[in-house]
Amino acid sequence: MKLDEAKQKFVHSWGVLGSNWGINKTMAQIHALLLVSEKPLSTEEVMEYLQISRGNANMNLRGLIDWGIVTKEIKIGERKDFFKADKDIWEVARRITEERSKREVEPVIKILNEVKNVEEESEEAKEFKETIEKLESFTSNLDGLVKKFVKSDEHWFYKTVIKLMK
Amino acid sequence: MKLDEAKQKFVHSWGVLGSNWGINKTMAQIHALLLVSEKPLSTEEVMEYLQISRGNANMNLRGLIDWGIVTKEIKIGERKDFFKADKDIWEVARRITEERSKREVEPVIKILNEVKNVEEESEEAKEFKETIEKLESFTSNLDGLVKKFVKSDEHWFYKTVIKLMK
DNA sequence: CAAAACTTTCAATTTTTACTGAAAGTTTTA
DNA sequence: TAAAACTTTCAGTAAAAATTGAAAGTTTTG
Repeated sequence: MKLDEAKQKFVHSWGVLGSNWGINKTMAQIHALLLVSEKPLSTEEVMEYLQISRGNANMNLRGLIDWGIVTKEIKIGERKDFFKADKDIWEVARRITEERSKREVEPVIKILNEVKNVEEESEEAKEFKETIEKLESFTSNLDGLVKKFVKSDEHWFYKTVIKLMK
Repeated sequence: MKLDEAKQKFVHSWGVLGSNWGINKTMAQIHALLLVSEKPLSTEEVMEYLQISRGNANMNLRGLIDWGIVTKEIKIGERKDFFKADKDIWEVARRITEERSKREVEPVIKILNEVKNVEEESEEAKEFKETIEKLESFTSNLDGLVKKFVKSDEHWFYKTVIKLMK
C-alpha cells in the first residue's frame, strides 16, 4: 500500500469510529490527519485535504485544542498558525477520558445518587433503589478503573494487561 | 423524592448519556424505563410514558432486542407483547461491550492492521507506521481488557477493582 | 374464513446537528 | 497607522438522524 492511500484510509476510518462514539466526523478526521502528518498543518492544508470550509476547519481545530489534544504552533517567518496533534497516545487517551468522564459520566453518577433518595418503602420503591444502586456501583467503579488505567503510565498499563489477561 | 419523580429523572438522564455516546435518546430512554419498571411494559405503555409514536416505540424496542438487552414477554390471556429489560447490569454491559466492539472497534483494528503495510521506507512512512502501531497496540489492548473485565463475573470484577485501585 | 387485535414498515416530515461563507475581528508588517 | 494577512464568529443553509402516522402485514379468535 502507498503511504497516501494508507493515510486516507486511516483518516476515513477514524472519522467513522468517532461519529459512532458521539464525536463529530470532521473533528475525528482532523485529529487523525494531524496524527499522521509528519509536520504541523495550517488551516488551509486541513481545509484542502478534507475539503471543508474555513469556518468548519477553524471550529473543529479549536474543539480539538479545547480537548487538549491538539496545539497551535507558530513557525518563525510564517504568519499562519500551524496545528499539531499530540502523538503520545497515552496523553490523548488520558485527556479524552478525563474530559468525557467529567462532562458526561460524572453528571450521571450524581443523578443516580440523587434518585436513590426515594422516601417510599413500597416493594416497587425498594426494587427501584436496588437497580439504581447496582447501576451506580457499576458505573462509578468502571469510571474509576478506566481513569486509573489511563492515569498510570504505559509500562504499568501493559504490565496490568498481561497480568489480567492470563 | 417521590418514586415517580425519581424514575423520570433517571429516564431523562439516561437518555442524555446515551445520546452523548452515540445511542439514540429514545432508545436509551426506553431502556431506562424498562430497567426501573417492576413489570414488563406494552408498546402502548412505553408510547404513553415517553410520548412517542407507535413506529418509534416499535423500532427502538426492536433495536434493544437486537442488542440483546430487552426481551419480549407473552402474558397469558393477553394478546399484546410485553417488553422487559434484563436487570443484570453485568449481562447488559457484557452484551453492549461485545456488540460495540464487534461493530465498531474491531473494524478499526482491522484497518489499522491494513494500513501498517506501507511499502515505502521514507522517514515519513516510518513515522506513520510507528504512530499506527502504537494506536493499534493501545486500541486492541484496551478492547481486550474491557472485554475481559466484562466477561468475568461480578465478584472477580470487584476484587480486581479493589486490587488495582490501591 | 373474516373480522378484530395487534405489529411492522416506510415515505414523508420534523428535529437536530454540522457546515458554509462572508463579514467582523485581530494581529502583523511596512 | 493603514493596509495586508490571517483568524474567528455566526446567521443562514444543508445534511443527517430521528420520528410520525398511516397503510400493509401478521396473528388470533369466534
